[in-house]
Amino acid sequence: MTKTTEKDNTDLENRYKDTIDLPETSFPMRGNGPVREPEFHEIWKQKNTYQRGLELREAEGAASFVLHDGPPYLSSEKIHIGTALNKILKDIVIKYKSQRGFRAPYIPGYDSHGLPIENAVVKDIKGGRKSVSVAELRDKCKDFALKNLKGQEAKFKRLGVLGDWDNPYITLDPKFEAEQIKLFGEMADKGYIYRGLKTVYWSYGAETALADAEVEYNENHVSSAIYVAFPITTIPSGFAHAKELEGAQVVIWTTTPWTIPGNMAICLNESIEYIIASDNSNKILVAKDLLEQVNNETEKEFKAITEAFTGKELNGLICKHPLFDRPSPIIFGEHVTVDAGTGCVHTAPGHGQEDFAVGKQFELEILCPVDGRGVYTSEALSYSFKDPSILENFTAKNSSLKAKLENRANDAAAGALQVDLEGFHVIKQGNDLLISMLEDSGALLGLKKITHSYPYCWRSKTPLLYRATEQWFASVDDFRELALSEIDKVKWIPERGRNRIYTMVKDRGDWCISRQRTWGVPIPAIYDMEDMNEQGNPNAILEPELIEHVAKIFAAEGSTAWYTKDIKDLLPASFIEKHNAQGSDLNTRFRIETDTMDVWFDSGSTHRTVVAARAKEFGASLPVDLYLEGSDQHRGWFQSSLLTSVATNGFAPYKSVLTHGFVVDQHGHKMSKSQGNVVDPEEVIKQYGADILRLWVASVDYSVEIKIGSNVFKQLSDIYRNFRNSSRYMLGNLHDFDPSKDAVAYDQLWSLDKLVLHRLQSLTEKLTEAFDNYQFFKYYQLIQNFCSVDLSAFYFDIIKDRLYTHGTNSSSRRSAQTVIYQLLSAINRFLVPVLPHLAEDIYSHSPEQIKASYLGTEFFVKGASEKDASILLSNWPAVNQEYLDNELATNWDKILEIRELANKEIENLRAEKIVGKSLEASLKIEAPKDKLNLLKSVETELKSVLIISELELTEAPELKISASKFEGVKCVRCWKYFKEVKEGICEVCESAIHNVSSSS
RNA sequence: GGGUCUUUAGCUCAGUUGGUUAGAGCGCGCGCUUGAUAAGCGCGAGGUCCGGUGUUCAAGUCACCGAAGACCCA
Repeated sequence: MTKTTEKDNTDLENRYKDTIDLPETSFPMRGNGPVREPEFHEIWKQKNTYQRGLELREAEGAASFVLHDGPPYLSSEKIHIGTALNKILKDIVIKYKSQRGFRAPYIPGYDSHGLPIENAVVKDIKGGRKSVSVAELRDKCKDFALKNLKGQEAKFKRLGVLGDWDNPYITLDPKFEAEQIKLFGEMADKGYIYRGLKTVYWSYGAETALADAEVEYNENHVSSAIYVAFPITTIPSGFAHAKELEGAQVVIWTTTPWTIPGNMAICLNESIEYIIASDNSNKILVAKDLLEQVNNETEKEFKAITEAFTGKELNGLICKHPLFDRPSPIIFGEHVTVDAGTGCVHTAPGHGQEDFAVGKQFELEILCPVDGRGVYTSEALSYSFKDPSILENFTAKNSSLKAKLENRANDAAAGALQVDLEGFHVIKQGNDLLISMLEDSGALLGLKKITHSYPYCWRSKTPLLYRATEQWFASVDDFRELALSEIDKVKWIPERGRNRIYTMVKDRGDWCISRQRTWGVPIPAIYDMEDMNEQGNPNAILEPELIEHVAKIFAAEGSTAWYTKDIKDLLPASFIEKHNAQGSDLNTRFRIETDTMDVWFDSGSTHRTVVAARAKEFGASLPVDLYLEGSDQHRGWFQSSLLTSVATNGFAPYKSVLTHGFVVDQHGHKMSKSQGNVVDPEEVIKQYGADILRLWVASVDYSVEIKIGSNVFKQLSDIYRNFRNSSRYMLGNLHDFDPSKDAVAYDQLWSLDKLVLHRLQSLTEKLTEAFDNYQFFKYYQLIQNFCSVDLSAFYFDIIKDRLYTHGTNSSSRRSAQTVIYQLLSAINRFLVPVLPHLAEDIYSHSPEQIKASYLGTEFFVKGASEKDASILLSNWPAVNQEYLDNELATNWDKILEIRELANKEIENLRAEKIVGKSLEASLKIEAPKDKLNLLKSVETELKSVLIISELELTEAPELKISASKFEGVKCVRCWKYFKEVKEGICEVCESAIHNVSSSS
């Protein structure tokens, strides 16, 4: 045995260094996404990759796959992490479908009208909204929206999302508005649009209806809570306690005395128990469980004079309004409880949501004698005081009421003081005035100030009123059944989405589509001031010729024209003729509807305004393949789109709908600025790059809520680096491999190499299935496992010896390179949908002869030239059946179980400091016959697979593996150990060097 | 308060019709290597399967009750 010193070894090693084939590549170890990703965007822009992709697919005769983008709202120039997730999911789908051979366009959209933008703009107007004209306000809103569009667009592009960024759709686009008006007209034409009453939150301070989101609750609002007695006029026949009921009064409780003029009924609950009680002077009817409370609050001593009976028995009872000469019948509703009050609920259908609903049910008059300023109208009637001193007591405490009354006194006749409610403000004077009237009439049983939470206007900080107002509705009833049956034809992913939207559509009421707002698409109706309806309001005209005419104007000038043009210029000639308006002053006779449409109508009409209108660009028409949005859109966009589409087309606008959950923090809690747990996508990109954010999207099961926190980025970065380094290894080891010359035929490959090809096919199958089912997290798990376990820790480790030392042109090296080539070609393309920047980086650093080998093959879409070449134009790898060999794979699985056991044995030696690297070890495997035969079938490859220097195989009844230090000398070139070496190297190396020198 | 869901290792995910000691990758710990080197390899330690009760020979899995959380309503 030759003894060598360390120095000798180093000298020898240097001698052979040049004969080793080490990896060579310019592909950097670190991605540096924050800096380098925008460079790829520039390349894709220059190559016009998006358009070229569509063109080449079209030339191929590809079918279209249309994912129709749901428009994000333009309230901010920043984007939320949830929006980023949504856009990335869409982009993953589109990139994958495109690779699968579809023509997959992406036309991004933006939602630009509506309240939040209007409010944000008004906030910055110095003199308030009334200091500017409608047109000016709308222009400001438009500028605001477009500014935010630019901001969001930049962020979306930065994510690596490819699409038609030069031609997005925007709901404020005149063409969009015109199409929307036409769609609305079509619904009107079919009789689905009507005008009806609805109670809304009303701010008298801002003189406008409020959306729920604008309501604030004041915890310290003080109300006058009153008990009011309603005299009974009609007692139902056959009622057991008819006698006791005679002369009795039904007692209600309310905290809004000003609503008494609107009282139309008293609501009881059929199943609650009531009783009649007396305090000698009066008899009252209240809920049994509330009698004690009524006594406490009114400081009276009513005692029950009957046993309890259910509300149901009172059916037919009628009372009289305490102030006016009109009936107030008993009706029934489930919303009546014994939690507070008297169990008998004052019902003013014009002043409350439940009252409105129950009022409609019992066909009560919806009386709302209050105008937009919060002032009683003439419908509020008048009352004559018997005892003026009662009123004086109140005016003494309420100066505003006093002033108002004194103003009136001049007009009032002397003697009995008749007070006309018209002109009094409901809050400032109405409450006190009504209480005094009730006291005067003897109906006031009790009065108490209470402090409770009450809705307020977020801007004017005044208490809100409920007001029944005329609104525009779409009659869902008319097409509900069709909508429901269409829901069942759609593929909902996940399936539970179907139930969610189905119940909502089934149970919803008609769709209120009007808003008392400025920033939106106007409802194209005209009021004829000479044609009044029963309530004394002008009738609205909504007819095809008018709508068509208006649509033309909007298409040319935008919808602000509605407010800036003279009425006469908005009306078509046919309209003037039809309504006999020749010669009349059109500007006086007609008035425009000033309400705008609910923004959900804007976005809900995109199947018409975008998909149908731009069918050529989509290469397909309705229904589209996919809508993909957050789960909140079951109520929002999915539903509004469904309703308008079913109403006009008769079918759903989508074939399938994919929903994702909401992004929450790492603990599963909702993100909020005050909690400080908000993850900003921009920050993530700045620190890690868009690919990491995209990898996060691919890593999670987005069908439920999605957790994110700073902790996950470390893990994602590690995985990303693993992909990167695996790719770098492949690129480096292919530097001299030309597949056209050096590829080894399949049957000449080493068995191990065939195994890896088999595994690659199996991976391809699974990845394809995962993507087809939109289960990206499976892709993430699979590809991660493959890269780190099958490649890095196994295959790549084993073949280093062949690649580096067997000689450049050796068949064993070329065999491994052939497989690496297949791996790289596939993995490069697998990465495209999720990590497009990394994929392009890998492609662009691929050796020239490798890149050349891709052109004109299945690798790219047909017709892609060198000039086009981008990994984004690649095809998804197909499964090569020739490479599938299940028997081979099963056999290797068994062999690799032995490899694991061997590793444990070697690890024991390592722990005892007997060996370092596994090449210093010798293995003895005793195995039963079947296993032994299996091992022997790959005996020539076995030492390399185990990465050891010596192996002994013997037959034994039981499997036994023992490891020991191999006593030999190290070949300074291949680092394996041998019994002897010549000139420091082994025989294999000797011949490898010989081949190199002879071939060069 | 109602509807639709979620909860398995530090993280991201598997866990078949109930059936041995609940799996994977990453991370973590220890070691090796220095020819993938701001890399690579080996081994190992991690779990009250959200909690409770029940059904069963047997429950992560089925039933009921509850907790926490998410979205949409009221």
